[in-house]
Amino acid sequence: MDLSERKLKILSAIIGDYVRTAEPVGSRTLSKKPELGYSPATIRNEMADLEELGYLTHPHTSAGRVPSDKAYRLYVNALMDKKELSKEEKTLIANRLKGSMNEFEKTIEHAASLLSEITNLTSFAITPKKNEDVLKYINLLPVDSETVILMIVSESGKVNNRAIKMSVAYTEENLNLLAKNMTYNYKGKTISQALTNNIIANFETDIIAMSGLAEDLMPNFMRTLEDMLNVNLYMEGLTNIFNIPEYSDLEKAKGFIELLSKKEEMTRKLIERDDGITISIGEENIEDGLQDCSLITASYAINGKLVGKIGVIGPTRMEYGEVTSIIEYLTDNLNNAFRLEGGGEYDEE
Amino acid sequence: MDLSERKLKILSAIIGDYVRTAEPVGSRTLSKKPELGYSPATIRNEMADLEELGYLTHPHTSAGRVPSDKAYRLYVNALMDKKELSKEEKTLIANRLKGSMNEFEKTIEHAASLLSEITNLTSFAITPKKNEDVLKYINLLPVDSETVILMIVSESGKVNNRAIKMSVAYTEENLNLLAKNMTYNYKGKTISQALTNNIIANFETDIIAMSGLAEDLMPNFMRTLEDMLNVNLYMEGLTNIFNIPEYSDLEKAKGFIELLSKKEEMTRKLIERDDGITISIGEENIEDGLQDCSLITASYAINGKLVGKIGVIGPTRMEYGEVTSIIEYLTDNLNNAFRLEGGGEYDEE
DNA sequence: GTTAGCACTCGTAGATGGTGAGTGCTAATA
DNA sequence: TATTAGCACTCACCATCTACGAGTGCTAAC
Repeated sequence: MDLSERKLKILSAIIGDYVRTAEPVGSRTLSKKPELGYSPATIRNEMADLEELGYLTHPHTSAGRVPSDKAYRLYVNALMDKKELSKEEKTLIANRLKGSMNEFEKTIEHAASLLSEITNLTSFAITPKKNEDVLKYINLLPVDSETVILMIVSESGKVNNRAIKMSVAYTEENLNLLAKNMTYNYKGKTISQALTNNIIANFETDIIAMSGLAEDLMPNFMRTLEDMLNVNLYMEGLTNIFNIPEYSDLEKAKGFIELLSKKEEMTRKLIERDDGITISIGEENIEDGLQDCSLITASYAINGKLVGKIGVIGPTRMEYGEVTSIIEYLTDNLNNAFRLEGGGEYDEE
Repeated sequence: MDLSERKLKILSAIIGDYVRTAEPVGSRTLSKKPELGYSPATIRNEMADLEELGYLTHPHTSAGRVPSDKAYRLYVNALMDKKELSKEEKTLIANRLKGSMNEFEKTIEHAASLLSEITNLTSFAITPKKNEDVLKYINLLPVDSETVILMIVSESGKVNNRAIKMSVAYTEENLNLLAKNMTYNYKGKTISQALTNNIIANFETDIIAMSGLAEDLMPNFMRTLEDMLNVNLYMEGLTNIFNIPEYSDLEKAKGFIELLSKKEEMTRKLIERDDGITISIGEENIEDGLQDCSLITASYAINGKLVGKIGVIGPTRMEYGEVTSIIEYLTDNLNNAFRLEGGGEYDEE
C-alpha cells in the first residue's frame, strides 16, 4: 500500500503548509506551488485518496485538508529531512551553554530554557535517576556537642549531606570509626543496592558496640540515599503555549497548563520514555490531555551513563525536522560537557 | 469626610456581594438584603454619593456598581473582620504541615501548596535571605587525589558543599590546617560580611605558605557563599487563575501567567515587601500587570530571625478577611515549627 | 428624607443574510 | 487513461439587526 511519488509530494506540501499557517490547506493553494504543477482538480483527487487512506482529515466540508497523526508519523519516519543548523544557531547554543557549565543542575535548567527559547515551545528536562550511581565515600563530621553532619559522596561527583541532631553522646574517634566502617561497607554499591539489599540492617548488627550512634544515624542515612535517587524536573517556556493558535481557546490552554503543572506525573512520563531521540505524536500519547500534543525528547549522558532527558512539548503541528535537529545538537553539547574531564565539579545547591 | 454609618453598611454589602459573584451589584439586589431595609431608590442615591467619593465605579451606565481599590483599602483597614478559622481548617493546616516538618525547603514548598489549595488562589513563598546567617564551621575533605570537598556550615543549620577539582597537590594535613585557619577567620561572620569585607583577599596573603591551595579554593568558597545567600521561590496553584472570571479572557490569563513566570522579578518583589502581614491592593502595586491584582503576604521567622515570606496573589476581588486569617494561622504554625528546638535538622538537597 | 414611577442606557444573546474559500462531481480534453 | 475546466453546493465567518432585561438617573409625590 505504498503511496505514489506524487501523493507523497502532495502530503509533504500539505504538512509543510499546515505547520506554518495552522490553517487547513486547500487544493488551489497547493496547485500554485511551483513543485506541484497540477491543477486544483487533480490535487483534489489525490487529496480525496489520501483522506481515504487516513492521512488527511477534513474539519468540515468546505474547508481544506489537515494532516492526521498518521501523516505526521509518516513524515517523521520517511519524509522529513533533519535541518542542519546554521552557524549562528550553533554558536548561540554553544555559547549560551558554556556560561553555566560548572554547575550541573544549573546547566540543565539553562539548557531547557535555551531550548524553549529557540523552538518557541515548552521545554523540560529531568536530571538523571541515580540508582546506577555508585557510593564512594561516607563521612561523619562533628559540628557541636549534639550535631553531626552526615556526608555522602558518589562516583558521579554528587555530594549530599544532612545535619543530624544526635540523642546520644559521641566522640570524634567514634564518628571516624563509624564513617570508615560505613565507607568500607558501602563503597562500590549503587544507591539502590544500598537501599534495598538490606545491607543497612545487617550493618547495624555489625557494630553493636556503638549501636546507639548507628540508631541515630541509619534512618537519616536512608533518607539521604532516597534523596539522592530523586529526579528533578525543570520546565521552561510554559507561556509559549499562548502564542500557538491551537491553544487560543481558554479551555484548551487551561488544560495544557494544568496538565504540565503536575510535576510528579510529568516526571514519571519522561522517565519512562526510551533513550535516544524519541518522537511521540498525538494519539500515540496515551495520557489524557496529551492527545493533541507531540513530544520530542532526547537523552543526555554523564560520562556515558546516568541518563537524563530533555525535550519539548507542543501541538502535533510542529516543525519536527527543525526541532529534532536542535535537540540533537543540544544534547551533543551536553554530552560533551558532561564527559567529566573536569569531572565531579558539580556542586550542591 | 467620614462616611455615614449607612454608607459604610452599603459599601460593605456591595463588596461582600461583588467578592462572591464577580458581577456588578445593583440597587434592587441590595435593597432585598434584610440588613438594608431601604428602597432601591434610596440606595441608588447613596451609591451615587459613594461613586462621587471614589469608592465605587460603574462599568457602564446600565450596570450595577463595582468597588474601587479605594473601597477595598477602606474595607481592609476598617470594615473587614478577620474570620476565625474553624476547628477543621486549623487541624487540616496543622496536620498537613506536620508531615514534612523535618526538611526546611520541603516544609516551605508544602506550606505554599497548602495555602493555594485552601484559598483557591496562586500562592508563593520565598526562603529567607541568609545574609544575616552566621558562619560556624568550614571543612575541607579529601575525596581522591585531585578532588576536595569544601563544606560550609552556618549557625542556622544550613550545610553547603562543593566538590572542587584541585590543580595542585595537597596533603591531608595541609587541608586540615587550611580548614582550621578558615574556620578561625570566618566563624561568627555573616555571609555578606565574609563576601564583602575583603576578608577573603586579606586571608589569602595570611597563609602564603600554601597559596596554591588557597588559589584553587577561594573562588569556589566565594561562589558557595553566594549560593548560600540565594533565595528560593516556590509557586503553587498557578492554574487557579483559570477559575477566576476576571481571567476568563485569554489575554489577561496569559499576561498573569507570563508575569508570574518571571522568577527573578517575583523574588525581588517579594523580598522588598514589608515584614508582617502586608496587603497591597490593585493600583498600589506599581509593577506593570499587577494593577488588577492584590497581594497578601506574611513573613515567617526561623528562630526569631532570618525572615522568609509567604503569600497569595489574586484579583483585587478576593476574600481579604478569610485569606488573611488563613495566612496568619499558617505563619504562626511555621514560626513555631522553626523555633529550632530540634534545631538544625534541615538538610541539603 | 424616602420612595414610587418612568424614560433612558447599554450589554448580551439570538436571528439573519451575504461572502468566500473550498469541495465533489461531471463532462470535456490531451 | 490521466488530467482539467466548470459548476453547484457547503459551511464557517462576519457584520448587522433586533428584542430583552438589568440597572440607572431624575422627578414628583409621600
